[in-house]
Amino acid sequence: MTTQDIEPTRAPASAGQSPTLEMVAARAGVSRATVSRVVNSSPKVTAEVVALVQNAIAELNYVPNRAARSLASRKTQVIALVVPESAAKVFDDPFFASVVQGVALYLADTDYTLNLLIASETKSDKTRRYLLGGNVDGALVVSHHSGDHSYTRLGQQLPIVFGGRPINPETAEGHYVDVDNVAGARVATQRLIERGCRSIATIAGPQDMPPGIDRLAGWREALASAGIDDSLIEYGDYSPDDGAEAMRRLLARGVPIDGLFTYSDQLAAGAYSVIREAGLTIPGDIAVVGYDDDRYASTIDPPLTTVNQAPTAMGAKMAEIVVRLIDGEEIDTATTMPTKLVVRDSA
Amino acid sequence: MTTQDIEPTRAPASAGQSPTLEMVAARAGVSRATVSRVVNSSPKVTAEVVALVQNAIAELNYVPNRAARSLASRKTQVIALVVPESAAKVFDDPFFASVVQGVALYLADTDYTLNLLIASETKSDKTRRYLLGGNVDGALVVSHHSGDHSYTRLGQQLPIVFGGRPINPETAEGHYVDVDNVAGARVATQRLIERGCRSIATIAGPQDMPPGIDRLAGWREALASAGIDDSLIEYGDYSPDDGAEAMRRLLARGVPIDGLFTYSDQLAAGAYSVIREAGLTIPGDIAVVGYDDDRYASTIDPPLTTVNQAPTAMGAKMAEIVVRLIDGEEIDTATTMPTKLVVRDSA
DNA sequence: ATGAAAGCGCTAACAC
DNA sequence: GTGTTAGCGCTTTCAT
Repeated sequence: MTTQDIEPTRAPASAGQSPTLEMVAARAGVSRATVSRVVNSSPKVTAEVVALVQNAIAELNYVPNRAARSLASRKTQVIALVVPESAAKVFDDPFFASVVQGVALYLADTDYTLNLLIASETKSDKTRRYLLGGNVDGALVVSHHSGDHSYTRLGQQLPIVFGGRPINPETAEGHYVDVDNVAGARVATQRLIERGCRSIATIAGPQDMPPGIDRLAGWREALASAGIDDSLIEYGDYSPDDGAEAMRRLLARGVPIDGLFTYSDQLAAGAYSVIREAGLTIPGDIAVVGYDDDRYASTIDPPLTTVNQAPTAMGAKMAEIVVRLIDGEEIDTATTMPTKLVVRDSA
Repeated sequence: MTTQDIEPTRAPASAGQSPTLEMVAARAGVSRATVSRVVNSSPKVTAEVVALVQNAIAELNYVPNRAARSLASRKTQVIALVVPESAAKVFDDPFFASVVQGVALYLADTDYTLNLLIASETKSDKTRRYLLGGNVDGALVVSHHSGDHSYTRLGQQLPIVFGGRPINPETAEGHYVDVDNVAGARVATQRLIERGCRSIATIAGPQDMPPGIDRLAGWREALASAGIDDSLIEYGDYSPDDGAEAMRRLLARGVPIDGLFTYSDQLAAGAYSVIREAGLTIPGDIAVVGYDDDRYASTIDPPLTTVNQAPTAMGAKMAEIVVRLIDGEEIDTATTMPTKLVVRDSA
């Protein structure tokens, strides 16, 4: 009676060490190679053998060791999601949080594992090394400053996709998926025009990054094709306070305004309070359309008409693209996601 | 002239394959074992040799291969962050998003890598297997439903820490770090009392999970020690809309209310609008204190007095604890993080 | 303090 | 279709 015989037929999800492929092979009475084939669903294995092996796997509760697999196959099955710390606020930003969610959700259905990396600027080359050190099969980079794309160069050595169009597409390496900011802003502004607004202002965003530039451009396009003046521009950064100040400056110009498009919902929220302070109503006196469709857009009073960017879809798309890139597919450098106008009460 | 001789003295951050430990050894003129020791900062290596090796490493731009290292050392250096999909909205929730951020930030300074896992309920045992299959050294679980702690049993087999107290601490396995919801709610309510409120209502949260239970308890404690009646309770779930409805019910009771504590800022936002509709002022007629200190708390009008939970600190703490657990330290099962009252204009 | 050698658990030719 | 046999790049006794 050998040790083998003593082993219970149904090994309990048991004890100490994880079962190895070799143990599965022994139990199924086949070679390790065959087990490996079954695990990797190779087509050339008899159905009977497959069943045999799968039983053994189930009985032993076998799980392949990733490190060993990766070492032997020279594939890591991991995809890094790099979040530059400057944009560490990513998680403060519902948009990015959702992108991350989309990525994770997509990858959950694949054999890839998601590696979340916060790349502080001070050790950005620790990150760089990590990425190029053969520790990941591909990378995703999300950042506010799609402008600074400091990881841009990695594109040549590793499948990588950026969230957001680089400031300078011709110059950048790698793929990116972007939201169609121009179209989003155009449609938003058109909504104002269709409503009858004829003096339409905008609180634009930072002009040193693509979204800011594109949304302003979309606003201009819409006004241009309606023959409306486009000089009512003030800039805001991020917070509602910025929006409030910009709105004050707009009102201070003394020219009547009946429509407002803002770079973000947050900016719109700030503008709301100033409009009210001025004794004006929304949308009665000034109709407003925001951008982002963030959590509070439907909450503020009146509920804000805004542009939805489907961030989880964007995240999923980014993930899908790296995976295909890893598989060697050729893919367009740019992928643009559509936006959708969400009409509520403010315009 | 061998291939060796052809190799340039300063290998450019170059080409195809990543340099291996063996290449470093060759260049430094030592054995692989020594290089390994240097890489792992073993104490017993001569300073000179260390320098030699480090030069070689720098010149070759060597990065250890994680898979190989992990296979040989039987450690993965990976920590999983499990986000049950039910709570997939985690990322919609700024609180959780920040916890994730805290975890990532903490781990960025260690040699651990963060594995983000979305565990859908349908394949929760795919996740379970993955975790127990020796693919990670430890796990972090964040969830709204800390009640269902379905990963609770893993605690025996893997270092694991939960975000949020389990519904039933005695029953649960594993460590957890929780925010002191009782104290947070108590202090918030005391603020109302100190302000002179004597008829204090609450819009409580779901009573099937710890935070909901604890915050309601904290409210009760405060009222009890001030001898104030504690029957003005209505429940809300998550959204501002829930808050609005709850507020309506509260007002419909016909009893005057001069103070309100809500389970969340979102609920408070909803209550705001109803209070206004009723022609009441904040904080004049009704002072309100929220909970979470989320992004909009300072934005709404009037800026909301609320309770800040320092979620990134909580995330960092969770990460710190798994790491110490992995290192074999003994740690208290429960860790409680403090909260802070943020006074603004609403109370 | 350093080197030699034996694996870690798996995949991938290559043979049969 | 299945088994044999080398490694993948690193850590880790065990000598020296």
